[in-house]
Amino acid sequence: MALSDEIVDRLMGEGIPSVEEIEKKYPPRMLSEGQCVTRIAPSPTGFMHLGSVYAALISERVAHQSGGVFMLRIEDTDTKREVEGAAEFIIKALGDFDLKFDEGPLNDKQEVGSYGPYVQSQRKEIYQAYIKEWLKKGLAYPCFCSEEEIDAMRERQSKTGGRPGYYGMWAKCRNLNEEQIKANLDAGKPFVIRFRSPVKYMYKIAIEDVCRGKRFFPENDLDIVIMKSDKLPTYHFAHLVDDHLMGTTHVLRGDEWLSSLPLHIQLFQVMGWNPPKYGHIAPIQKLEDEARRKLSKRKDPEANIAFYGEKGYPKEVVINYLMNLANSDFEDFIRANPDKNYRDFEFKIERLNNSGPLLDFVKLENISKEFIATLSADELYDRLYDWAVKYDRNLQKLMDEKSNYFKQILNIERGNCDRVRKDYYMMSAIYPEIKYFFDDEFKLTAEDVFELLPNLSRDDVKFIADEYVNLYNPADSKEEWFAKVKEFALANGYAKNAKEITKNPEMAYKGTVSDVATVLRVLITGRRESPDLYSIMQVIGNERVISRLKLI
RNA sequence: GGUCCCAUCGUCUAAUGGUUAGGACAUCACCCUUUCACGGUGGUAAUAUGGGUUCGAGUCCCGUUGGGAUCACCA
Repeated sequence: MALSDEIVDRLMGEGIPSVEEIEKKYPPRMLSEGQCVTRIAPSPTGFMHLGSVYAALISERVAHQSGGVFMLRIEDTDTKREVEGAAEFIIKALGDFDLKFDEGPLNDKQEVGSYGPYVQSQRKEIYQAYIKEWLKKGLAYPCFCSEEEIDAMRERQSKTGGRPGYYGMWAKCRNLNEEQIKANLDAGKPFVIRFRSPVKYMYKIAIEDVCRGKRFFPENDLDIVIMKSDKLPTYHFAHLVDDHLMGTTHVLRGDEWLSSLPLHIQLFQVMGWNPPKYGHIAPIQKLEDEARRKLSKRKDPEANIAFYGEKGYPKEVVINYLMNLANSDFEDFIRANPDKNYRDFEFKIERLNNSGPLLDFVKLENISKEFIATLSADELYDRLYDWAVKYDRNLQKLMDEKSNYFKQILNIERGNCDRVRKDYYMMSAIYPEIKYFFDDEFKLTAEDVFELLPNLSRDDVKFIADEYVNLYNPADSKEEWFAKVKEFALANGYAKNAKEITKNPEMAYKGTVSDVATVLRVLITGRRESPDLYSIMQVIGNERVISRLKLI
């Protein structure tokens, strides 16, 4: 069923370079033993899935760990789904996570690497050259079936219990002769190009998956579409040509591709090309109503990588979490080597899990708390500032005005302290936690204070506030301050601790030292819980302390 | 429904066919504590199920069940 040059030119147009010319421009890569060439190939839909970053991280590690090449290729052959500026968004997202690709587009004009272009829409002629070649060799054929005809076919297939698809006796256009093709063309019918699957009887074939080992699949007998009616290739064909020309050694991609693996292997075989090694990564899942499902772009905001930026999770945290999902011994490595990062860790693709891991925010938050606790106040300030610039202009302004004050706040129980607090896990949660340091945000009424202190009488609360103002000396050391509060409490009818109260019921204690401290805490912070009160008072300043104590 | 993938604590996972089935997060208890955190010690908690192979099975084989993916002119 080889087609003549004339009809192929009519189908595909003229002036397309020959495959020989193309092959010459893409010499095989000079790789030494073990060097891997990987790529990620997202489509620019204006959305970067967490799973894409996961796959990118794995691909990047496999390439760079072997001293190989990591590429970015933009798969924009679906013009319907394409979103303006989405490629830049992908490039930026990879940059945000320090996932550096060696070859690929840098922006809409420039790219690095000599196996480009790395944007599929710019490779249209390359695909078309191969399509022409296939048509001439009879490896592919034009199909004039309309959408309605295909739908009707599928319906009949499902009714009769048959397997849906364009194959065997259902492949109506498979054996059109040149006269028939010409007649369709003359009638102005739109067409697609289909691959002519060489399979007549389906045998099980063994395929080696890098992640899963040897697996068995039925051979592909579907005449799948390789070029759409807009003359752009489908994924199956584009990836075949690109990964061949670009010298990809390992295709590490989402699990959803596993079922088309026999097709892809077949495509390479038909061309006589060496297929890359394939590895399929199980999708990240989430729990909804006790049921697991793949993280959904539409339903789950956390599927979008932008979510993590907006919330202000440090980039290292997201990467560490994903690395931990990929190889769970990573966390042991980081614990043993706190100064190293994921690039120092030996990632093992065969240790990748084969079921879909569940996205666990509690674990992510734990990793984040641990990570943020390693930051100095200055480092945390810088990160918070960078986040505020993007997501919270009011906070940015406030930080500009009071940068020193901010640093002191962030330094509480962080600098000069053995055990750092671990209560921040994302930038967006920091300011709400420290609002009370700012007078504009501090709106506490006397009534609020009494409500927060239900176990003391109003008179007692007022007495503590009134007397303590005179006692307070900002020059006191922490020990002196501490001793003073204690002494004051004991002298005014409060017990040392709860045990004391139960031990001596006849004393009729009003409460404990802790209760007295809580009165001060509530007056100064508006809360019953806070970080170390002495540090807060030092940072907040004498003037504020006095005025807040005088509220009631 | 067809095809394919997967199955160890709640979660992520470790265990050359021989371990008391280990670790981390979460959880619980206790300790530390002037609150909340932090920190310390300890505990609860798993091989989906039925067969087989084997002296011995989480591990190998078959079935069942359950979960997932996929069946486009989307990638």
